Amino acid sequence: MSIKKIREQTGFSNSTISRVLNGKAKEFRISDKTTRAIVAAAKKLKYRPNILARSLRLQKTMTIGLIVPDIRNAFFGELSWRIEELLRGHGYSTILCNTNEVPENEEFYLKVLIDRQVDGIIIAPIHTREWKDLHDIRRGTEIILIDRIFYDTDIPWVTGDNLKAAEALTSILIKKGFKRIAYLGGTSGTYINSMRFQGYQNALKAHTLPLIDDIIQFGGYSVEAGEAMMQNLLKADPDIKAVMCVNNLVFQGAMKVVQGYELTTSNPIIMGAFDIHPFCGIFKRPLACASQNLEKMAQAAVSLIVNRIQGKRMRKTHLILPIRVESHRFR
Amino acid sequence: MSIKKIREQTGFSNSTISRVLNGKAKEFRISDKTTRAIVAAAKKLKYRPNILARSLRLQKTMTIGLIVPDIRNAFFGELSWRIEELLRGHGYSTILCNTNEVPENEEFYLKVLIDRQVDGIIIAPIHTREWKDLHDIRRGTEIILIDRIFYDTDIPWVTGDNLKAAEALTSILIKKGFKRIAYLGGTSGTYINSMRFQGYQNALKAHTLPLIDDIIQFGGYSVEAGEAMMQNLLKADPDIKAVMCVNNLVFQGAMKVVQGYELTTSNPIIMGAFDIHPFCGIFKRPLACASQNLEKMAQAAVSLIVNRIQGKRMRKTHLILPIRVESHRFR
DNA sequence: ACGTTTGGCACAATCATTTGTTCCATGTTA
DNA sequence: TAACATGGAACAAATGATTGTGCCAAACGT
Repeated sequence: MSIKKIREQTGFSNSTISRVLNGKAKEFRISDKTTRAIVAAAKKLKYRPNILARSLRLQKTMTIGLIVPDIRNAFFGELSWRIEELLRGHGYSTILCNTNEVPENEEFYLKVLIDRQVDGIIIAPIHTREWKDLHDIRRGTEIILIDRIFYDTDIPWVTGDNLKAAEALTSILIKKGFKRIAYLGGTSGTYINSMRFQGYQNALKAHTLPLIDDIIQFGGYSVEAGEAMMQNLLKADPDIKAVMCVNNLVFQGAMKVVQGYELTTSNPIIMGAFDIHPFCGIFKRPLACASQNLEKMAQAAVSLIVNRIQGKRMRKTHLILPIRVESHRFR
Repeated sequence: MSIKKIREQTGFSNSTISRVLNGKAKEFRISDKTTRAIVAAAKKLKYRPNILARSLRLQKTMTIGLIVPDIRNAFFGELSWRIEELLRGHGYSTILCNTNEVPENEEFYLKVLIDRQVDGIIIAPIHTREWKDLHDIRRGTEIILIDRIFYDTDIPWVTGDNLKAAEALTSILIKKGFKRIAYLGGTSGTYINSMRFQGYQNALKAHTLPLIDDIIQFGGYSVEAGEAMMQNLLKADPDIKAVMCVNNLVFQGAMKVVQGYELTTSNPIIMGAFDIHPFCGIFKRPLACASQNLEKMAQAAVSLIVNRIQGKRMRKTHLILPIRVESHRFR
């Protein structure tokens, strides 16, 4: 009971107080004297509006749900950081959800968020398509896909041009003269892995290089997966000289193995990977790197969701952002 | 209007429906027939309770605010990840807030969270003590400090034994035979920096080594700060052989410089730092590392806040967790 | 036959706002 | 003087769920 307190102090009605405190005094022609009295009382009583009651009445919570696989992954860490900051600028709070690549968690969180009546959800999904449950539980809530997207969906999304970037990244290694380029991939069937592997294949094809099954693996997106894949790879081909990693975590795992391996064999291995920009500065070794512009990606997602919530129809609701590809310390 | 829908379908009153749906049918001796009818109607209509209305009535939101400096910092990234996961297990959602080391952001977020009537706040504060505003804006909301704490406060907290860990870490370097050990510190006056620097000093004193001002710096907690401090250090003492870094970010910045420097001078520098465990696997070089147990820290914070919310008074409300100190690849 | 217990459920207040409608004075015009 | 406009603010409904109290009938006991 809080507007009530002001009512008891000033004698004015709920409606008048509410209007004054929401800056609608002029609009409802409330006298200056009244306005001043209410504002003074509010200040004296340290009045703070009850957000729950307001949200209940207004049918909006000024809250956005953010569902990512794992915030410990630096990629999603930075993405989440940017999204949270931008949303705050629009007056929204962010509820954070880590699915840990478990589809059941994703469904659980979607339900929770929608039950909480968030105004919108930004999600890097595990599901690879619009499963039917989604429409059952989503009740008018705005949803934006980020990074990982569905095809043939009306749900707006923003992602990077993974296909082209993977092709460019692979081409860098090819142009260095390598003919056997290993691919350490993520979970088979996922959007990111499909795109990047397709780009890898395209590059090989463009240079009339064969696809070699022995040096291609799809082990998942984690550091552990990267470690295991790299170990397998070295068993399959102890002489491998160039390796493409599907993401930063796989790269980290692979690097653990590679750095140890190089100490014993003096067989330098050159690596290419996505989103390993932080490592390019810290490792003094040749690296090829595809760096997504997370600032742009976050901006696009936030702008999409904020506009949709406000009911504005946007011209472009499906965005593919360019990815910068570059090499470091190549001789 | 949603219980209303069930009322229209079944003819039973709000209260009966609410009780059935909250599993209180037995307690209020509602007949099985009625119970079944209501449950069936709820299922048919895909009833979902309105969390806002419930929170308004119950005066609790099942929401916790988490305020950290920057989730991009792997330390807070993992900490946040663990806290979110544990809170979810208790039925809470987590609102994420990054202060970016700006005190005004901290005050802003505290207000926002309290206005949103979160049930509790877990915060790694920028402020170094209980400033008086805090009590004005906090209105009975439970607060737990994590990692960075205040002295002389009734607010519960959990942190690591930074003093002892810094001392042990420095001692490792001393026992390696180094007499000049640089200290690259965080923001002067902050809790973490004070503790760790004190530990560093204690170790020197215990081995009757002098404090050398030229090789001690307090530049802040970021990668950029680490880079700058390391560059300054190399100017001040091009022959430095052992460096202590106050945290993982400073370590990363320093490493950028060190790795380049070593290529040109073949002067190996040994590094010690806090919370660089992920790097210990990936760099094949000697490192001394103080690794905080984030699982324990997150568990403690969550257990503290959940219990406080439930009104339980705990035996220990101020926890100092041990920190594991170890060296990697030392000869 | 009359009072008491118990099963089974409805009523209405409450949580704190926002907002469409209404109402009552003045002041103005015909 | 009656009709009308306008300023200024109150009334009450609506947002959905929870819960203390109260009511009615049937069963039970004496």
